[in-house]
Amino acid sequence: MNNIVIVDDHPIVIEGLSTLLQANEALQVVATFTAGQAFLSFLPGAGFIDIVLLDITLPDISGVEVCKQIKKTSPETKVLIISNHNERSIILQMLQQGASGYLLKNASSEELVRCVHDVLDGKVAFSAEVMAIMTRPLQNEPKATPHLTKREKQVLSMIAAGRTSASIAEELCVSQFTVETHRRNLMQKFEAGNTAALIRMAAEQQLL
Amino acid sequence: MNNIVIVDDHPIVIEGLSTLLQANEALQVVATFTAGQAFLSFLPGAGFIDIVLLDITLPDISGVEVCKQIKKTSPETKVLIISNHNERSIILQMLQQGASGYLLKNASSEELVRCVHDVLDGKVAFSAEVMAIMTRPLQNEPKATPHLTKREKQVLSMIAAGRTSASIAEELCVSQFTVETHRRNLMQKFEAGNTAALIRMAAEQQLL
DNA sequence: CAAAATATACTGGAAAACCAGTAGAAAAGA
DNA sequence: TCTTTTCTACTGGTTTTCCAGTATATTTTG
Repeated sequence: MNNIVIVDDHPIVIEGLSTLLQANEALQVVATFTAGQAFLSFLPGAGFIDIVLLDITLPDISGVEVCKQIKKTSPETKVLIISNHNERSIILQMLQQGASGYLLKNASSEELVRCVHDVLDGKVAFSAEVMAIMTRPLQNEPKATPHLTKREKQVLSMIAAGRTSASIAEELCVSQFTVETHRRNLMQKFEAGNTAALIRMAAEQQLL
Repeated sequence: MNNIVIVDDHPIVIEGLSTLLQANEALQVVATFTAGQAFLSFLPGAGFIDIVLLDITLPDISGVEVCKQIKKTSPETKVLIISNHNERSIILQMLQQGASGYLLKNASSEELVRCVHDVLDGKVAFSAEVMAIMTRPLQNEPKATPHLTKREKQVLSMIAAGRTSASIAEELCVSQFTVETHRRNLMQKFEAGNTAALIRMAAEQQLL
């Protein structure tokens, strides 16, 4: 009997997952959470958990962080990501944090159950669509979400709000040259040729 | 006994919704679809449908269009939107197309059932979070997603891809002045002061 | 404490965007 | 067929971004 925990901010999704999995005698949903922190508080006192079905977008902390903490606290617990994010960079980031599987929320019931079993069997599992994303040729994609410093995030946010470099400099009490250097660094990190591409990519990676 | 149809691109969500609603004796899920066109083909030959639970993001056509067609074909059929989109402009657009209710996918089971009943009773129903969005003071929000011409959409997409006006002009076989005029019109429609704000807003409204 | 990372700031210049206006042709709609 | 909308293109100019480099100070990390 495999113990399953579900962490997703959508109660309807939790309901759907529970219903699908409970139909399988070998699987038992032992707890569900709609927030990451509540789950992390639950984790140390929990019995053994075979697998966690984990969303990335949670209301309090990121699924990335939750995955990291799961792997730190219970290395044998498998993590299967179920998300709406279909960017290769995010998929790779989750795998790097120790997730054993990834599927999109539009996956079929059969795919879900297959992935759960594959992950429990010690394999890495993807739904068909994620497999297609992972295998298509790389084309102008950043390899991963770039690491941004605190100041860079601040400047990026203000750029996206439509502010000019002069206006940002005034508010942050720095020189316009400083802001221009931050912009340049941001463009290099995202491999963007201009501000439009920068903002689009940042939006795609949920950084705004 | 109320007949319900569910249209959502996520099978897991369909499963969750079905499970929650079937527990209510007055409600019966008579059909489910993961694509808009399949549902629209089904609609004319269907018996009476009291309410359709409809997502906005579908793989083939937009939930906006589906809603419009439902209201044209079966004006008495109620539409309750269940979506991840929390922008006021999108909510208003759905209401304008005849939807009677709107809730986000993070709504609780109780809220879902309450909204279904309220809509069946002839009321307009929102989940608490949507209600909060609808009642908060307007702040720098475009009133609705602006109407874009075919050419404007094309230019917007190319701007977002990082192209310069000169490069766009070359590919579209028009003058750079023409592209600049399109940019200006786009900025006016979105009430954006520069390209960064334009692209951010377009991304927010799922236009990219 | 040293190394690395981050933040800051400047030069000199070119490229691109933004501005506010004007105006005609073509396509679409009533 | 007329009106409206969309697309096209230009003027003359200012503002802003982008470029490639250099360099120092501060903070963080090992």
